[in-house]
Amino acid sequence: MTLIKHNKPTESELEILQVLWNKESATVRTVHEVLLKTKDSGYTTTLKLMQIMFEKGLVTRDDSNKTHIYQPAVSREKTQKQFLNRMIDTLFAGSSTNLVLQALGGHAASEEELEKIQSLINDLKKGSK
Amino acid sequence: MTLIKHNKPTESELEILQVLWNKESATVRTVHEVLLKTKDSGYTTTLKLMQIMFEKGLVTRDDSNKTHIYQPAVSREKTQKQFLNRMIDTLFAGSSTNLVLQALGGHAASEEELEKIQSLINDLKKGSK
DNA sequence: TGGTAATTACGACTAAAATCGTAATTTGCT
DNA sequence: AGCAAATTACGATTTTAGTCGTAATTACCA
Repeated sequence: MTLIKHNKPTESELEILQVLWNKESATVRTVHEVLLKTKDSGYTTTLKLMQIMFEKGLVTRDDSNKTHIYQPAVSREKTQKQFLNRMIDTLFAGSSTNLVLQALGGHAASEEELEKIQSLINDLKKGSK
Repeated sequence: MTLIKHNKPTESELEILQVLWNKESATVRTVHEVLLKTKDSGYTTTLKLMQIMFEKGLVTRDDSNKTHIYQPAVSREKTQKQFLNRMIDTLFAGSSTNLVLQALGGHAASEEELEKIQSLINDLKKGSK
């Protein structure tokens, strides 16, 4: 039985992971540049956060060169699921359907996207027979 | 133009709100009793949290009697939307559809619930024409 | 009326997250 | 070799969330 460290990323860590997921891998400088578009904090802040994330095992890094190159160590999907579960629990009384309804209702989705969802639902219905 | 205080409830505050939403209104003691089922912290901790929530405007209270009676001051729906937005932003690259797909995929929903979602989708499609 | 039990008020403490300044290190260039 | 620019390392500080102990207040009832 494997010991799984229960590492829920913080808000700031999520922002950094988002960048890493999108770019596959990145330097501190690159990540920081992206973050600057939406918030303003110093370079060393981003650096420190990423160092902490490394210690926590949220990211890996190649430090064979001076400029370290970071990669996400947790998958986007797994992290999404983790947060969805928590959210469904504390905010939607345990009902994923409630969450879906609210998400669909509040945010207009394009026709095309609705089709996508519909087809998934059809698959699910078939599967449960 | 009204100044809206940007009050995102914390994790613990959400747990308390959850109880208040379910019961409409409640005393500190009642809330604390419910919380004890899933966590263990002292009575004064719950009290303090609810006092802070009152200062933040997350709850209202009737203090005409010794034992104060609290009520939620923010709606469940509004709060859900607030967290969904944040989550879609930081975790689903801005796509609510991604969130819905993930939620549907990860959590089995009953046939009945799927129907509910389907009918909402049909409404949405009609509306967008 | 006085004592006891429950509640609220208040302040202090701890832990975690986020921020940043400064020193040390590395690299590339002249 | 030695300087300049960029990067990492490290430690200090601030802020926020969560926790709780203790004192003050209130209400009830024997």
